[in-house]
Amino acid sequence: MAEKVRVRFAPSPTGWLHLGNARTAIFNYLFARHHGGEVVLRIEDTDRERSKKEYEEALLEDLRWLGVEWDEGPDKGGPYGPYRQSERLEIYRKYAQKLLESGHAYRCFCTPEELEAERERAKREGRPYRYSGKCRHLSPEEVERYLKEGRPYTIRFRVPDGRELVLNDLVKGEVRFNVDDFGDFVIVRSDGTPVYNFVVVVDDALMKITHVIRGEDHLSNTFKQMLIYEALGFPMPKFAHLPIILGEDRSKLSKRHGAVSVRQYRFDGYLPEALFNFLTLLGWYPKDGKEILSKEELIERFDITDVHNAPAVFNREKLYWMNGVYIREVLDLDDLTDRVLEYLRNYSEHLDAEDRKVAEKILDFPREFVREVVSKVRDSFFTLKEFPKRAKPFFVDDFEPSEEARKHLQKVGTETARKVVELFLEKVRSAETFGGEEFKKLAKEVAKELKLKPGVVFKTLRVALTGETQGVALDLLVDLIGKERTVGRLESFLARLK
RNA sequence: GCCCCCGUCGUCUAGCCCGGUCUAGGACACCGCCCUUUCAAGGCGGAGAUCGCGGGUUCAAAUCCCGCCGGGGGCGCCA
Repeated sequence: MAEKVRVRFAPSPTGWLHLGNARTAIFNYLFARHHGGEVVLRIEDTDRERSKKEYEEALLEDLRWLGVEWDEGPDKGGPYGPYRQSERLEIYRKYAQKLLESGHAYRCFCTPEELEAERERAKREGRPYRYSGKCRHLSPEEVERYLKEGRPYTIRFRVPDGRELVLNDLVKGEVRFNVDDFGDFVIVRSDGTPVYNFVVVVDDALMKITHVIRGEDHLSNTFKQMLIYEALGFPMPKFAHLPIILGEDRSKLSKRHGAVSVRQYRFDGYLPEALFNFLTLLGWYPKDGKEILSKEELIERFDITDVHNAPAVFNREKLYWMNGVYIREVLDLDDLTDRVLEYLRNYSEHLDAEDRKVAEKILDFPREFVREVVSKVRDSFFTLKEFPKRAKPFFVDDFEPSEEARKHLQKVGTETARKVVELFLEKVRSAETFGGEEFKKLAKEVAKELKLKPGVVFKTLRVALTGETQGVALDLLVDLIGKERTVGRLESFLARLK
């Protein structure tokens, strides 16, 4: 690979960044960086019907959030711009003209109705549809006349007969295809806008793309593009077609399968590093089997020829687990704290009403305190979204006991519960210092004096202190909230018992 | 319908190119035990794959060859 590697990621701004596209972007990025190459971001907005400006913004934002970087693009420019296809129309027009002049393409005056009829006939006769090539042999005079009449026309590429093309795909290997299997295809629409198969070639060639890495759904189309490369005399890039991502039912991952956009995972409290890492493992695997890898480690290990060629099913469970690994093991405490705070500040609308209230409380506390809480509970939440639930006891002093908590009280008996809490409260009050260690000691004393099992005492205190029957270790909790708040909670518990 | 791609535990996959070291390895999920004031995390262990099926080549096949089946994708004036 003597020349500098240049890859591109070319999304259409028709919606939020899809997981499949995100993975394609990641693989492009990893490949380029591994080879010290460059990444180009190009917006494919030639479909004016569906393309929306706000989606383009969203796309860039999602990509940045994920951690995919690019060197040239609509936002930062570069030597081969513009990077938005809608701004390159003049260029395409020029190359279409070139193709027309060299005879590789011709004008087609067939109306949509005529084409529809052709399609119908093919279907009826049970043969695959292919454009008949009706306009292929129009005489220059006829063309002239139609043009004068102002008839709308498309420009079609003249597909040579009987050519077998061989593609050496970096992941699929050798793929052969006979171009007779498709008819002369449209490269410029009747409204003058160019079509995908044509513009990708022009753009990739002009932008000096050396490796085209994209989804497998483009495999068949690659042969059309190879024809255009030839006709225009452009050097052929290398191709790599990634297997697509499937949903649990083994059909192409789509909205039916639930959350499929990067944005949605962000709202759900996922970390970009975890998503990035996870997506990387869909169709590729590091040789040493190490699954939790930083971007740098990924760049170092990534090899496009090792990409698996069977489609992969998106396993949400494993992503969830991996996000947990990043929360409890990968990020350092300060970083994690900032992420939690940032999520609570900006995405609380995605929390349920109860958690939102907790979130507001949390934001009232000093960062230092939140940081301490995070360090105590990071082992028990898997997404940022779950933080309020796990951390609630540290922040909320007035709470309603849960169903389970009430049941526990019933089981132990109100009187016993009262005794436990009263005795404990008394001991806390008279204690000179009170923290996690003292908590354990005093609770055990209570158990001994009341002849109760330690488990019963702890659970009762948990109910009194948090209104729940499970959660963080109580010594960690009281250690942080301190004597005053502990006493306060016990008092209101007693008051509530009456 | 035609063309193309694919097929190892439920899922992600290692191994396949260079047949034996594979009684097929790892991870998620699952089950059990341990730790423990509970949940979670963690530690240890377990179950789970006749390598899609059938034939062939070979002393030997997940690995090579052929056929079949199954799944997916593409066949547009979408990208």
